[in-house]
Amino acid sequence: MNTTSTFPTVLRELLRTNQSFLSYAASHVNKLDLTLPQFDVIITLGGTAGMQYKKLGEKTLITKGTLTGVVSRLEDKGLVERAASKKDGRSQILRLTEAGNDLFERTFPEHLEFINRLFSNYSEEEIATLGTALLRLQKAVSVCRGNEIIDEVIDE
Amino acid sequence: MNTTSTFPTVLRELLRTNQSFLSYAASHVNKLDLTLPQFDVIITLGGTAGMQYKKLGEKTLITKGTLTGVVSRLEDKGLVERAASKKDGRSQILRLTEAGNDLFERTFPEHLEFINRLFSNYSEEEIATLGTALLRLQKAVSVCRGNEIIDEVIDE
DNA sequence: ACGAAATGGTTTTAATCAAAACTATTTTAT
DNA sequence: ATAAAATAGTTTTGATTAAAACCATTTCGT
Repeated sequence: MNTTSTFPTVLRELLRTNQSFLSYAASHVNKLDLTLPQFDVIITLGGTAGMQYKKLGEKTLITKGTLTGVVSRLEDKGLVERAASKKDGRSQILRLTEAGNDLFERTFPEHLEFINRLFSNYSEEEIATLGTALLRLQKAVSVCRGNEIIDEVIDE
Repeated sequence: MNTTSTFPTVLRELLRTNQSFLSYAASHVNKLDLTLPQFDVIITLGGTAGMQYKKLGEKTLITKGTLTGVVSRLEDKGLVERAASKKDGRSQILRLTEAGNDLFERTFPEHLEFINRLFSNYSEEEIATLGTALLRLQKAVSVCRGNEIIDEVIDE
């Protein structure tokens, strides 16, 4: 890797690809009068009897501070409801309302179809290559982050 | 591709990888008391005599509505300045101030080093594979978007 | 048994995102 | 020459991002 080159182009492509894909996915979800994070919550809760807030945060990649607001707006739309957990006074269970479940069952298959069109000309191997390459980079980030934290501790 | 599977896992990995990488990059840029979009503007302007606002938007992937605010905050920090274009009354030229240029020259090489650590164990081929896979998906999105726009026109 | 530490979720904060509407200017069509 | 269309950048809007601080509750250590 030539350390004097400009910003690594492959990372620029990662950002472009991410933005491009999100824009494509949003163009479908906007028709449901939902945002991508809102729809992500719905499809994560869909097909379940409910889920703890913490688990929902883990599955959707929405940080907990942000998730409170996303869930509130879905409550306002009558699509999601909260219930206190019986086991842990701090905890809450989230689940789709009847309207939320109807929307999920009606729209999720077509959304899946919409997303899967992207791969209509891909072989299984090509999809696997992309996935593997992405996981590889995630791992590289984890390794570098771990090293950075150690560097900070040593500097104290 | 099994159309009844859950959200395509490879796309979930794209989102995770993007988020993970941005978080890693931000951890370095935050030390400069800048945000990633602000730093992106600085490194895009760095090494140039100035750039038109429109061009800056194209190179940084920040939409023009958002770019106004990002640039304003950099002006407030004394790192960027604007000048009216002599050729086009609508247009503006943006450039780094002396302080902005100093910051760029001081920090860009170390940021590049910080980012390039991610690839310290990659071969050229592995980097190329990732880049190619990402470009392939971008193209797939473009193709699907083009088809969607055509679908909308026909529906009118 | 009790205090300390950790955890689950909320609130606060500053910044960003992205699209639509707007204003001023330039370019295009007639 | 003039009106219509397009463009460059700003403003507005509602939502999200992400981190830090906070409060209430649970878990851990002594």
